[in-house]
Amino acid sequence: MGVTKTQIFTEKQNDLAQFFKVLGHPARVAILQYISNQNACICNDLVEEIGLAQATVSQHLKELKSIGLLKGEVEGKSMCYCIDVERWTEIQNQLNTFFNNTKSNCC
Amino acid sequence: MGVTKTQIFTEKQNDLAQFFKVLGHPARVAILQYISNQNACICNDLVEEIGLAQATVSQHLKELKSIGLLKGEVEGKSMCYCIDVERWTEIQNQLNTFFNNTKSNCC
DNA sequence: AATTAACATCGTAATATTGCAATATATAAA
DNA sequence: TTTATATATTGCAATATTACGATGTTAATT
Repeated sequence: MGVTKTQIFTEKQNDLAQFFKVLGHPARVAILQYISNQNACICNDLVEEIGLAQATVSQHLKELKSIGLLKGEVEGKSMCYCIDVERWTEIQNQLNTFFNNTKSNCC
Repeated sequence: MGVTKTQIFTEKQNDLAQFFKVLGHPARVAILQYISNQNACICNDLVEEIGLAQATVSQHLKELKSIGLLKGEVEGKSMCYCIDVERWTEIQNQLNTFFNNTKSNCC
């Protein structure tokens, strides 16, 4: 086992869970906050800043890219990673829709 | 390895990531939606409804309880699980604060 | 008291994730 | 063209997660 049975859930449920999952690691939270605080393209002070090996940071960046939260641009021999604000807002809205639609009281 | 290095992140970052992580599984999304739709205490049609084994559903419920999203009450020989709306809203607000504070454009 | 029903917990197998060293790749600088 | 720097990818070890059968536990029912 160890395999999530995605086939028994709806596409929306799987998508939602995927967004939550990608955000569900403190390194990825920290990376997003750091990039945001810089208010400018961050290349790789990130590795020093986060405190994980370069390979590990690169892997986390890849996951953030996988749901479109980050876009990267080549900047000389460095990479410039930025938050895709449009996508960011879109995902925030989807999560809020879920939160607002899933709020019943009974006890 | 396989161990998240929580000690190198702030408590807030770890907490945020933990919330996201718990919501990051389609079964848990589905459980929350089902409980919400019933508009009443759900005991266990849940197992039939979700399509996972009873033990597995119970495990997912435990994780949702771990961050306070669900409260359970004994109801005869059944359990009544409900969404804790206050906690639900509190977590929604925390996630929104994160989203709103982490939204910079640069490229 | 015995039986049944509804959960929870334990143990375990399969797979996923995290993290890193080593290595590959690409671009700027010398 | 060589060298240096920045980043991505690969391979692997350790741990976590998912899922489920088997087994406990508790409370209603007989």
